[in-house]
Amino acid sequence: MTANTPWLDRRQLRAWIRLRAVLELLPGTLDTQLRNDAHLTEFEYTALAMLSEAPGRTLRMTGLAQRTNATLPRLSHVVSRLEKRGLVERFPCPENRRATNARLTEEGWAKLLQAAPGHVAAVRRYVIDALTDEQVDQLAAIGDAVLAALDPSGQGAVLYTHYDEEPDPEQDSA
Amino acid sequence: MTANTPWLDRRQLRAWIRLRAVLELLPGTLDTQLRNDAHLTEFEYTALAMLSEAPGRTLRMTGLAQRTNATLPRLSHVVSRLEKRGLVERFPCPENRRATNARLTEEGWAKLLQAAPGHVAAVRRYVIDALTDEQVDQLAAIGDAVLAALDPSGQGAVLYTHYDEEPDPEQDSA
DNA sequence: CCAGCAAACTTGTAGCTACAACCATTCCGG
DNA sequence: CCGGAATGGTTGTAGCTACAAGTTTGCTGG
Repeated sequence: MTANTPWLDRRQLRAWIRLRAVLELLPGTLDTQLRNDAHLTEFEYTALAMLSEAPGRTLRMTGLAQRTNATLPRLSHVVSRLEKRGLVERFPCPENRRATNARLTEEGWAKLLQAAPGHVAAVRRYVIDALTDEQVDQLAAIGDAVLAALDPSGQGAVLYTHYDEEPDPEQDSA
Repeated sequence: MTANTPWLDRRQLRAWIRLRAVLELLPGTLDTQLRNDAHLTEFEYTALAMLSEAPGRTLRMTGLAQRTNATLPRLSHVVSRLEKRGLVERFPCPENRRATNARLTEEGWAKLLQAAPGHVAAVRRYVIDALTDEQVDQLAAIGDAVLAALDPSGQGAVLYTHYDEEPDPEQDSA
């Protein structure tokens, strides 16, 4: 364990232990709440939410994958299941025949409305309300730094900046 | 989306979006590195590491589950697989015949030694070295707050305090 | 001393994700 | 205008986790 690699000192280890615990415990807790309340995973919820904010409640699979931090295969499977449940519909993109659009159905919109309050309450309870206002800002900055290290090219920058500005209907990408 | 539930304001939403992205991207990245380098998941690595620090390199399943933030069924499956690979061995606890001990084998110790440098380097690269010293401490405090909200009873307190003090061989619980 | 409950697991199975392979379009250079 | 390479997706499958159920051992009150 004490190799010639720079090990973590006590303070760094403390932080890492905490982060790993949060990584392990928080997603499951949020998934459980959401599944009991609305039979949705947090990932499915996020996908529906991202569609709901898009113009025409429609996004191309690639765009939705970016906004949800998912790989395309994963998203494809998830959308297939959501489609079977009638919450989303897929149709070919008119402008690019190899692309597919996903659109939120009325039923999907209703499901999102039903699920949102409980989910927001859970996020508040376990994260936002557990922190001071200062810590909330610190968390955002720490997240920025980690994400920059994970993805130096800034591919996901669409997402990370999306909530820094007023929504702009013309920010469709190439 | 704008129900009678207190929604998140812009700054809170920023922080939450970042955290969700980290939750989604960081575990997979660490798993990938570790699997390519040592054919281990981060969870398996952590389990081996916790055993390596225990007296006699041995822990009861329940104790190991607490230290790894895992449920018992999950841990049982994982240890079964590690046992098949010869990295861990299970044997009945002498003092309590319904309990099971898990002990790190020599092979498991060797595997851990081989895997550790690369894993620590990854943790540094994506988290520790991406942050300022101040942010590292902020992260620890934020983690504390979120974990307290997730588990008000402080069941996992063994883990959370474990790295605040010098190791004490007599901290075995009831 | 024994009935019932709790503790400490193990096992079975359904569901989700990662990875790899595959297919259909589109783009681009010669 | 045509032969790759790149883009945008779907599908198949192995592996891991969650949940539920079952088993054995230990504890506690009457």
